Amino acid sequence: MYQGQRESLVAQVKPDEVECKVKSAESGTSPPVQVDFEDKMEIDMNIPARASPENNNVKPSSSLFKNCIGGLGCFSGRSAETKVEVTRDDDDENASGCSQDVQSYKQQHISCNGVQKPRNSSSASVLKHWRVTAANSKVGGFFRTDGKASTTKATYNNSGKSSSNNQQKTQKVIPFKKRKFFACDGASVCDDLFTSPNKRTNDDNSCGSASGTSSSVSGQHTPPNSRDCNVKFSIKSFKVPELFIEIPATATVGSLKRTVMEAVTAILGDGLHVGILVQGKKVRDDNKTLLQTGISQDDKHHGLGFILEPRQHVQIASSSPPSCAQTPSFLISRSPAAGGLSRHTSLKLQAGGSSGVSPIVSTDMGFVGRSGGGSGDSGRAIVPLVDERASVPESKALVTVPSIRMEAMAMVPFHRKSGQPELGQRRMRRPFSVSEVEALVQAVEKLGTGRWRDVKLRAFDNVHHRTYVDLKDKWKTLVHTARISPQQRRGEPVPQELLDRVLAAHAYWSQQQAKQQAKATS
DNA sequence: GTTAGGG
DNA sequence: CCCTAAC
Repeated sequence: MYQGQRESLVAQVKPDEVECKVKSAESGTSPPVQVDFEDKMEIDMNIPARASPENNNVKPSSSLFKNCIGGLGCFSGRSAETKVEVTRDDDDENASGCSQDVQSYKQQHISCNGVQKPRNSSSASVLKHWRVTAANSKVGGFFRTDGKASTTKATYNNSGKSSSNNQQKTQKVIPFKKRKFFACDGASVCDDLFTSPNKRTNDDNSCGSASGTSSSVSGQHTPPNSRDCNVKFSIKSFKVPELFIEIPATATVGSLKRTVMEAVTAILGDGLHVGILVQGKKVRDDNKTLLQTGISQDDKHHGLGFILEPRQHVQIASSSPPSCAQTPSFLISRSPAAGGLSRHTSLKLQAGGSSGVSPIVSTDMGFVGRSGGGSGDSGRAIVPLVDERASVPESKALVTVPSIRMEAMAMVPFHRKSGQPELGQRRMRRPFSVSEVEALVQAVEKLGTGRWRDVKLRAFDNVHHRTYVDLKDKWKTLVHTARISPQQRRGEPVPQELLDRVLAAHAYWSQQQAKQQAKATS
């Protein structure tokens, strides 16, 4: 207990909540607000026509997407129509990159309502509802284990220091950096695995659902004999799955922006992959070339579309009700504090674990280049979740073992238990989000710096990719970050307020530790 | 299994 | 993030 601790936290997500629904334009139900945050995004992708359809731009597009949304503005109220231009380009540039930083946090306050709107359309139709709850003007708005939203007000000694004007810089667009495959350290295994010259990291997108987002092709100019020509895609915009955001009316606009930003980032960073539609039909075979798929054909309007889909691998308890399986979601809140989720609270992610609510819920597992596998915690049923409605209407299976496993097996030469990381495989880098930092700081403030297991249990109990060692390491880097000048800091900017709390908590607990030692010595 | 600290 | 000594 020390000054900085906030023992009594205030829940204030109730009465004055403002709901902002964001839906893709295809939705039948009209959302209160529609968003088009990618109106101007263009992605020029030069892909050899022989490249596999889904090989080509899974990552770059999302990377770009992610980068573009860095400057998320405000709602425009227009529908987010996706436009894709396909043009010919002689460049032989490999547009594909490696694994982008995958922001993979799963926040408790982001959850999925899973409202579905079955449609006949062969293309995207199912909408995903993202629920984001921001307490007060905080970015994170984490819930404590007592289920209350936390209001954070630093009340440390150096309270005179006002450092909350970080909103401007937090909008910084982090440039995409080409990185090596973590999963393939020291070897070009990945390149061998994938037939395309284009690198990719996802192997889980061959059997996704057609849902949520879609794109349209605005034009194409491809010569008849385009064997060796590249197809240039210019994606004007992507539609995003529905976002369901809950935020107090007293929250600031900046807070709203950040909240949306975080939700979108979460979606794009980890929750989605890109699917490709040709004439309304989903292209599943990643190994097909564009030529084979017809993308590089001359016919002008073959109906090429890119869709953003949820990852089909959702970690759910095997006992999950069917409604869960039908829900093309991957973020499910267990928080009772997340009001309005009564219809969906049956979606229990974890079979085991504590009954308490923890601030961050994670469902993904994350090793680069693989779609399955939990890191850390074991013994949970991991059921791949597939929505095959669009492309395989005859499939009535709610939970199916996707056929992608075939492909995956073809690509992964070793027999490994799907779900277990390759031995010696380095874990994917997962930068801590501000929200995660917030949760960490809060937990450390309460528990101290020497009880990382408790910190983990308290704040990251359901985030399986964050081990207590990770948290300890993160704290280490946070302390370091807080001590260096802002100019020297890299990555997603951590609000100064948080860093101040880090220093304060660190100082306090260091002092406590010293006292303890002194006592033990004497 | 956890903690702590260097790599 | 990884590795590992120390507990």
